[in-house]
Order: sequence, then C-alpha cells, then structure tokens
Amino acid sequence: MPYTAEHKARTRERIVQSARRLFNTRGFSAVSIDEIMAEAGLTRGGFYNHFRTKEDLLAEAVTEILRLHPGKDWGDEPVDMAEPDKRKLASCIVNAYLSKAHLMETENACSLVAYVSDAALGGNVVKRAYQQVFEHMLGCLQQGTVSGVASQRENALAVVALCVGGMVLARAVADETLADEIRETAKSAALRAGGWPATRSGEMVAAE
Amino acid sequence: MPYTAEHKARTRERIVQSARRLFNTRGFSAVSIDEIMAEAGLTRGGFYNHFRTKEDLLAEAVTEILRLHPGKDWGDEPVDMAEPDKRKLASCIVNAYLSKAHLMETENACSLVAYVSDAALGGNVVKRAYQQVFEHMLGCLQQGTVSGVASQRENALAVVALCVGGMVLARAVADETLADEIRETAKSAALRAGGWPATRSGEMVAAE
DNA sequence: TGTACATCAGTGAACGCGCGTTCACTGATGTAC
DNA sequence: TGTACATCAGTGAACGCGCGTTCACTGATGTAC
Repeated sequence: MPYTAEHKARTRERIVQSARRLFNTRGFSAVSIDEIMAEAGLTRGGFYNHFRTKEDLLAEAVTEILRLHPGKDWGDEPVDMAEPDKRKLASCIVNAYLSKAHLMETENACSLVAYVSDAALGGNVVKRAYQQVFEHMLGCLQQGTVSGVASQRENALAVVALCVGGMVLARAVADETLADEIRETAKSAALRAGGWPATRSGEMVAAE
Repeated sequence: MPYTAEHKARTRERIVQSARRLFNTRGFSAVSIDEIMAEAGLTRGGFYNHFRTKEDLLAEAVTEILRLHPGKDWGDEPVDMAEPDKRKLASCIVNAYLSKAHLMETENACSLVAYVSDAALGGNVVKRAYQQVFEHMLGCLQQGTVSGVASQRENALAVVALCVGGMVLARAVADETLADEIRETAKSAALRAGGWPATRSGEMVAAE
C-alpha cells in the first residue's frame, strides 16, 4: 500500500483547515472547491478522494474549531483551558468571546458565529456539526455558572445566546461604534447572567 | 408617459416581496433572479429596470419587514403595536419573537434572524439595511424596559441579543427538543433582562 | 540489499449546468392635438 | 371624442463565466520476493 494512512490523514486535515479559513472569511457558497484545494497546495480532482460532497466538507470545517485552541486568537491573552477554577474559566471565556479581537478576527472566529446561517439552511450533517460545537461551549460554561432564579444549565444557555447573539449582531451592523456598544453590552449582560464579577465592565474599547 | 409611476412602484414592490420570501426560505445566494422574477409574475430581463444589482435588492428585502405588520405570523396572537402600555407591548414582542411559531416560520421570519450572515459578509448597503431593522427593534423595546443595574438602552440591547441569539441558535441545531429548550430559556432570560413578569415562563411547548 | 510490482493519492481536462447581467426589441399605455 | 405618437416597462435570447462533479491517467510509494 503506497502512501501511509497518516499521509492521507494529514492531507485531509490540510484541506479541512484550508476550507475552514476560507469559509470563515468569505462564506460557504462564495468559496469554490478549486480555491480550497489550491490553498491546501493540491488540485481540483483530488477533492473527491477525501470527501463525498462540498457540504460534507462544510460539516467537518464547522467542528474543526474544537481541535484548535479555543480563543487562541480572540482575547487580549489566550484563555487557559487548564484553569482549575471553573467560575474563573467561564468568565474568561465570555470575556474573550465578546472581545474586540474576536469581533475583528474572521479567519479564526468561532463556528457558532461564522456558520449560523449555513447550519440553519443546511442539511442534517451540518446541523449536527453545529450542535456539537454548541454543546461543547455550553459544557465549558455550565459548571462555572451560579444557580439562582434559573438552573446552572439555563444560565449557561442564556450566556451562550448572549455571546452568539451579541457577536453576530455586532458583525452585521454598518456602524462600528454601534457594533462595539452591542458587543460590550452583551458582555456585561452575559457576565451578569452567569453570576460573574463584571471585570472592567462598561469599559468601552477606544475606536480603532 | 405610458404606465403610471404607481404602476412601476407596485411592480417593484411585488419583486421585493417575492425576493424577501424566497431569500428568507432558501438564502440569498441559493435564489436566482430568474426565480424571483417568475414568482413576481415577470421575466428575467425586466429586473434591471428596477434594481442596479442583486445585492441592492437584498438590501431592500431586509428592510421590507418594517413595512409589514411585525410579528403578524409569529405569536399565537398577533402583537398589537397600538398597545399604549409600553412595558406590556415590549414583553409581548419578546414572547412573540421567541415563540415556537416564529421558529417554525421561515418565509416571514424577522430579517435580523434570516439575514445575519448575509449582512456580516455583505457590503455596506446591506449592513445599513440590517442596522435599520436592528435599531427599529431596539426602539420598540427600549421604552418598555426598566433601568436598574444597567440603563434602559443597555437592557433593551441585551434583550435583542437574547432574542436574535436564541433564535438563530435554535434554528441551527439538529435536535428539535434542544432547539425548543434554547428558545424557551432565551425567552425567560430576555423577560428577566427587560424586567417583565415571566408570563407562563418555563412552560415548554409540547413537541409537535 | 536490490528490483519488480500493485496500489491509490493526486492530476487536469472535460461535462453539464445555471448564474448575473446586457441588449435589441415590442407592445401597452398616457398624452397632445 | 378620436387618433397618431412618444415613452418606457417588460421580453427573451445571448454573453461570458465559474461552478460541483466525473473520469481516465500518472507517478510516488510501500511491499513482496
């Protein structure tokens, strides 16, 4: 058997990474298989040695973020996933998620932000991939929230909705000042919803 | 001058409505100008008598919802926009927005839900249209919120983020039970954030 | 150790198709006389 | 009131292009002897 299994797996991984970056930046339907393969240093035809259809690749690109260091490119400093204090960890994630850096970052943005509409309009394969990322994020936050009026899970769900909602709205409006206001307000609200101290909340990032 | 100005305006309106319905259901890039014109009872070529480009039409389709009765097809009963009690009106809007009916409705869903990604990836014309709808919704809610830890505007912003975030997440996941949980939890959180009584909150809509 | 071979990852031309946009035209209509 | 005319909304063929997918092939590689 020529070429090792690892060789093929590495090539496949390169295609998925290339696709993830391009999809995140310009959107699923605006990116062609030609471009994805070229970015991975390959040619058109080989694509179907690795994937059945373009949509199958989309599903893989969605979950690919789970294999990356979450928030590596978002916060002012990376989130330390090894942090033993779950409450501290959760509040760090929220701060990084709703940071100016994550708003500006398109290539490495969270899949929950980048693929909302592709998942909503896509088939079950894509929806399942999206759900997987959603449940991962929910799991990261859940143990770090307090329970009060609502349960830990309910509070974590509200936090995710504020993170994703705040982020997609900030990306979709025309005015940059408004985008920052949405992001910062969603951050404060999310920190309150999770029962975390609002670290420097209300602080507005200076217009770039 | 043959044909009245009203005639042209009516035709244009028909095209925008046709586009809005098709875009909402299947997404901007999946719908062709041919289909839009056919749905409006016209043929391909006439399109450019009314719009410069397909993206210009998108911008119009986004704001078209403002000329419709908001929430007409969402809640179990339509929202009465004439309601003089601003607090009551705002809580009605939130209940309708995060209703099962609005989740199931694709053709007449809110533009903030349907066009998140198109606006984020689109040009300034589309972003401005999206922002207009956003500011309209914010304006509808703002007077109806209470101020406490945060201002009325901040609370209204958090409510919009919860409405849109909850809705897009519910649409994007594969599992319908999870989608309903997200929607109902976002609804409770939004009602709390706005300072409204949680009318039958926690009540789960029976699985269809 | 060296060689012949079978495998299959990767190539690139080709297929069939539909898209956004343009353009020469046609014919329904409001207006001038 | 009736008719000739100018306008321009609407038509449908055509243009140029890029897409997702298929397929016959090639050549780098690991293995058997």
